[in-house]
Amino acid sequence: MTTTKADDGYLQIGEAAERTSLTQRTLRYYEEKGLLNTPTRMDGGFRLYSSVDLERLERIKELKELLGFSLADIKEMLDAEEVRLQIRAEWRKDAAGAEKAAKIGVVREMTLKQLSLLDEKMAKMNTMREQLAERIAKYDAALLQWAEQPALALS
Amino acid sequence: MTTTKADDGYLQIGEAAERTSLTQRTLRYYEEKGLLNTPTRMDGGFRLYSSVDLERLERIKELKELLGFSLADIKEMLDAEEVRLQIRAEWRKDAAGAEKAAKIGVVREMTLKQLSLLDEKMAKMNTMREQLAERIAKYDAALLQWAEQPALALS
DNA sequence: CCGAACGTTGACGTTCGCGTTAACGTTGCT
DNA sequence: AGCAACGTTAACGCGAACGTCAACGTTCGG
Repeated sequence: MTTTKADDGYLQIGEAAERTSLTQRTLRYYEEKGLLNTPTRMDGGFRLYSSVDLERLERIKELKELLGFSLADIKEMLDAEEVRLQIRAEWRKDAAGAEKAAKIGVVREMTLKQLSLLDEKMAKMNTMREQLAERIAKYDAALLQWAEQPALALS
Repeated sequence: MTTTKADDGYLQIGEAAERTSLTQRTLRYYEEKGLLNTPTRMDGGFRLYSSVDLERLERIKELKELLGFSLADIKEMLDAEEVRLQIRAEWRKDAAGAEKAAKIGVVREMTLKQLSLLDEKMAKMNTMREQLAERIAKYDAALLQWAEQPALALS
């Protein structure tokens, strides 16, 4: 008995779901929506998820929960990354330079767009943060004043 | 002719929708969901939105689009703020100190929770940002190398 | 006083992101 | 060969967050 079966670091849907804290339904749904390239299957049709797939799922979770993007948005971004990986793969396959440079340019642009989008969000979040911090400071001040001088009306 | 009608800085739903870039349906929906206190009405029943209402709507938009909160979440937060304003209003109405201090404590806690939530998100966004920046740097490097020495295969 | 523009309340429709169930096939162990 | 555990597709269901009529009232300028 070597590794018994297709136990090559590949997980089937149940395990994959547990590891990612997603449901099986969600995994199938993401696949259906094109967020995952249809994973490899066992002979019987059982899905097999690679570590790459799991990482991808984690990315999706982050983009969704963290940034509140729709699955459609996320698909776009991931597709962009797909191109990125394709480029890396082709990197030394031939040498038709200009074409690759163009592709890189495209991906660079998409990445830049994502980055500026992120920066925008972070900036706004920062002003929100400041407002919240300000408030807390006020509460603290008020509470302190009370604790030290119970019967103070105005000032 | 002074200001012709109820044109006191109050807008009716059409204008309010335009200014906030929301739809009339959305405004009514938010009201229905308790995110807006039912706005003042004209005699005929037409809704009138004050500048305060508009600010509130902007807040809602930010919380929704920026942080991806559900309307239910947002309602909670805004209700907390409502308490905040009530406190300010009651501030010098009587002097039953301890009770107010308790209320402030509650609001302070909610604010703290929001703040830590924000911080968490910002931290994660920051690591995402770094990853993106890293990639762009790589692209730039690759493109530069190409521009300067077109026929370079490996290194 | 009339009509166009604007508003009101239902009520049903739609999209997204899954949950749930049904009916059935696969795998693995004994 | 049998059977429990696990998987598959298909289909319907659901709550959120509105969109979209329909039928009717209001405002206001001429």
